[in-house]
Formats: sequence, structure tokens, C-alpha cells
Amino acid sequence: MPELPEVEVICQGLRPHLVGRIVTAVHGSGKPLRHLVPLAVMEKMLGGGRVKAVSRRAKYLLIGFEDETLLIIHLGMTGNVGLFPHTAPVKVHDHVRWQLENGYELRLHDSRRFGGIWLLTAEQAAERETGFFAATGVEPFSLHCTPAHLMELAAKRNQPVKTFLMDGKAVAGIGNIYANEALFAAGIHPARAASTLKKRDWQQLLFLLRSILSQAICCGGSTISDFINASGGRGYFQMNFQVYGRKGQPCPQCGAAIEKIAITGRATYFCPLCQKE
DNA sequence: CAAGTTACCTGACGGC
DNA sequence: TGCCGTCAGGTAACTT
Repeated sequence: MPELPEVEVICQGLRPHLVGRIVTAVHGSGKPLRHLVPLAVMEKMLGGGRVKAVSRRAKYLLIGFEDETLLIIHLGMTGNVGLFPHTAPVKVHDHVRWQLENGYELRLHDSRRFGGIWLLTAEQAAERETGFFAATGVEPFSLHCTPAHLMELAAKRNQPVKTFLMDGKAVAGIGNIYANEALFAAGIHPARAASTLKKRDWQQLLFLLRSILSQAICCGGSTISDFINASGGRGYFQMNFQVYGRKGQPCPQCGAAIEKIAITGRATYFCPLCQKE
């Protein structure tokens, strides 16, 4: 489900309701996730703690506590988090529930259980960029993310530019949807070797990528099948998809039929006329 | 050793 | 109606 815009929307939605709240207990389904901190350990480390900050890094949601303990949540393909009254019926696939002092609880719902939860101590949290996030790439909106930086990273690789964009070790937060959309906007064929892009290509691609991510955040993210934000609402950026999921439909630029191919096993949509190799 | 493939899991959808 | 195959927004452990 969630790429950078969706996680950002959840983050912004949660922040005003979660900051200042105190975790009183942690409950769960007992089913494993891709990574899961034992509920008893989580309750011991978080119990009585007050939330200080809610932020995002790559596709991870970060919930910081006053004692600097950091709760990290990844939503995988189908994960959602939201706040519910603790009396609201627990749904199938509600795998972890953080009970709060105000009668609400934060719930992680994830049918495929590709999501994950980690807990960093204050020391680990302080060192997170060289620890937990050591292998995580640069944030697309950060000042360190420049056309020159991307071109330098890509020079060492002989892979399609789409695969490069989706590699979280290079650039953080870009998944299949936004990689497809950004390459279409830039007029770059997704299978083109990343190492062949010129400075000018990277300038254009980065500018358009940022523009698309920003628009998507403003639209509340993209809801394909099950994405909902922290208030249970749907995003509507999918209305703006130019190529993603549009196989056989006319290109919005030139009218040619959008093609679908597989690149590194992932569905890839592009316009054969607007995006030359 | 970079890069492609498979595995993890459930649910939705299309074809028959 | 229902059974079966295919596919899905992500990542990491495999294999080549």
C-alpha cells in the first residue's frame, strides 16, 4: 500500500492526536509480522511513556517518546494505522493495539502481515542514521538529494532507472506507483540503464518526482484497494495517475496506448512514444 | 558481487 | 455459485 506520500499523510494525520498521549498497555493478535517486538517487551518499554513526536523516514513511521525511546512502524503492502475508541470492535488483522490514557488506542491493521515493528532505545534512536537506517537512502526532499548525488550513485550500477528509483538504499520512499509516474512525467523509458542518464535528465527527473510526491501528499495519498489515512479516509491521487494501472488506455500526452511490461518482476507502465529508450 | 528471483501472507478479481 | 490461477502499494533472503 504505502509509499512515501501515504506514510506522510498518515504521519500528519496522526501527529495532532498522538503527541502528548500516554501509552498504558499494548495488546495484539499474536500473529507474526515481518518483524515484531514481543508485546510484553513493548509494553514494558513504552508503558507510561508519553508521545513526544510523530515523523517519517523513508516508508517508516516514527513515534518518539519523551524518554527518547523510538517506536518504528512499517506498513508493508497492506498496513494501516489509525486511532479508535478502545471500545470499538477489534477487526480481523488488527495485529497490534497501543492503548492510550484518553480512551483511544492506536491500531495496526495489516492483512498480509508484510509490515514490521521495531523499538529503539534512546541510545539506538540517537544513532539511528548510522544504525537502524544505515542502509536507507537519501530522502527525496532533503538538501542532500541532488541531481549530482543521484547521478553519482547511478553511475556505479547497471540497472534500469526504474529499479534504481525503487531501491530504498539509493533514494528512500519511492515505490512502484511513483517510480512509474515520475518516469512518465520526465519522458524517460523505465528500462533505460540508470547509468546513461545525463545531468539534465536527473535534474528533470528529480524535479518532477518531487512535484508528483508533493501533489500526492496534498491529495491525501493514493487509494488503490485499501489505503486509508489515520482518520479512515481515502486518498484521491489515483485519479491523477497518468500511466500506473492504465495498460491499453491512451497516453494523456500523445494518445498512444500505454504498455505494461515487467521490470525486475514489477508491473511497469509507460508510453512507448513519450518515453523513448 | 550486482542483479534477478523467490518467499513471506491474504484478498480481490477474471476466466471457466 | 465456486474453484483456480494470477496479481497486488514492500522488503529481505536467496540464487545466479
